[in-house]
Amino acid sequence: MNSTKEITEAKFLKRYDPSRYERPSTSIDCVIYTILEGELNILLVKRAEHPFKEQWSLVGGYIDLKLDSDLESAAKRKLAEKTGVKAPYLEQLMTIGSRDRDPRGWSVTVVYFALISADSLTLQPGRGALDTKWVKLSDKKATGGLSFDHSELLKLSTKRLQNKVLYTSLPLYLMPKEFTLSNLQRVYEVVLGQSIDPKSFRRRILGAEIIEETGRQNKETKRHAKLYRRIKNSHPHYFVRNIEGCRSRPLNLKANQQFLHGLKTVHE
Amino acid sequence: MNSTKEITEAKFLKRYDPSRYERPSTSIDCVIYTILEGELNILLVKRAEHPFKEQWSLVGGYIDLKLDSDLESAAKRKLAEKTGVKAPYLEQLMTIGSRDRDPRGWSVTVVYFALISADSLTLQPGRGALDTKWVKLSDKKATGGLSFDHSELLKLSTKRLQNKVLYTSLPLYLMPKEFTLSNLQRVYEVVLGQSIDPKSFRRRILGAEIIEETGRQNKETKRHAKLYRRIKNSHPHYFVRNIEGCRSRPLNLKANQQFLHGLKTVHE
DNA sequence: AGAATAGTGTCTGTAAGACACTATGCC
DNA sequence: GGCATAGTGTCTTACAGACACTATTCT
Repeated sequence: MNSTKEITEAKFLKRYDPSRYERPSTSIDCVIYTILEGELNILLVKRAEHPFKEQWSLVGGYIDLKLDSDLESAAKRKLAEKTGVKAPYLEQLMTIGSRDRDPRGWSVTVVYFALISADSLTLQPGRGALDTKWVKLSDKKATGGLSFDHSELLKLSTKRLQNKVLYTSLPLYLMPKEFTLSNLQRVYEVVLGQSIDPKSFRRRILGAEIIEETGRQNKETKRHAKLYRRIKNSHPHYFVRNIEGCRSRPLNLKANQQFLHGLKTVHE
Repeated sequence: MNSTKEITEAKFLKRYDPSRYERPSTSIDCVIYTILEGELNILLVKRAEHPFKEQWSLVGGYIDLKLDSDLESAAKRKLAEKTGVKAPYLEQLMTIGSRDRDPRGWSVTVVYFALISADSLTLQPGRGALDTKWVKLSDKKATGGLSFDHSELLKLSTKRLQNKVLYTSLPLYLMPKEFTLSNLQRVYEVVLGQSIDPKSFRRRILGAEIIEETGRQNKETKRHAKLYRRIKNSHPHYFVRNIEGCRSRPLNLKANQQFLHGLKTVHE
């Protein structure tokens, strides 16, 4: 096929020089969602180094060829470094790569999205970052001017999340250990930005066998509500139809605000 | 933050040395599907070089930092080099990366899947490959022992395709320019490996406004059937419900074989 | 009592599955 | 006529939306 002398694969590998061809840089970015104060929030870090020094960006960074054995463990490492959380819901979203998304040259980033419950959080200052903060998705000023193409990644990620929530039980991963059906419904509504008929919602969730009663009640509201938990080790559930959405009912923002207190006080 | 003197971003970039940190290699792989002889086929190439020299693998290779401006154009380039086709359906599937998937070291591959119609094909011998062939997915011997982790990627890709076909119009991209509803139904059935009730199928497809009559007929079958074409520039259609599948009817493999002739003879 | 929240009864609407049926064209 | 294939009529089923209703607990 070509003019070099025939060699064995073992010899080829021994002589292989990885620096001979130019490679793009390859990094991981995580869009980490949680519910705070009844709204969907994401985690940002302030960059300690150039480029985009001191600007806010998604949680991420280079793969460490020594530390990370595969992409997912690299993502988990980034996540753990910033949130101190072990095993939330983590899904690979997409991979973006181009010549100009990073001023340092051709760059590829594998984007993950993570869902974690606010009650399991411990923020850590972490390496390579000056600071870490949660921002509401509705805060356009905070989510707008991120470094690299992160504002765009965030938008795509959120659209994907919203779409997936129409036919899955993903919001369960945003919930604390115990929650009421109304709590869960509000999280669905917050993520989707639309209200859902409570009867339909209950039918859907209770029919799927993805949560179970704890036997306890949330006594924070007027009428006490049953507390549920996610069934252990359950995979996300895929419903056969989409939520089509209430044609009438407006979103009740006040109820979502209240949810803050619900979340904070349910488990002491 | 650290001990180096404060510098501007411009200075930082000027001094930036991309070879300072070790990077994983980053490549593209494409799972290219088409319908041949009434079955789902994928394109394989025989590797010309080490590693896995002379073994079969998916279409793929390294990103060319000079030629490719982004990931998708890299995928399109690979595709065009092997099939001679311009603009089929191309979707990013997932990205796999680990320390040991390539004997040369830490390696990342971005996997795309492509759907093309058999009538638009022109196979090209192409660079870096000794040979190119279509193999049936049912041919376990051919799809089983691919180089790297390609057999596994193929399985994942096919599962994803099958799942997506349950709620989309993707099989349209496997069809020739003109086709009958029965042809289309057979392609759905071949991809899914299950039969579909013809009445439901027609309701579904005709209700979605994704195809239009050409005014012509396929005269190859006993009773002539209307020929349709995909509506121009149409995006894939997302149905609100999944195909749940016929509980009774078995898959008619004979009809699928016949489809070969249908496809070959419809347009001369 | 009255407000607020949890939770239900039951009707309608939509799209899929079942399956027997009719229609057309070749031999 | 007989077969094969295209295409339909119409009943059932599953599950979402609409919306008025009841239930519980606090003040």
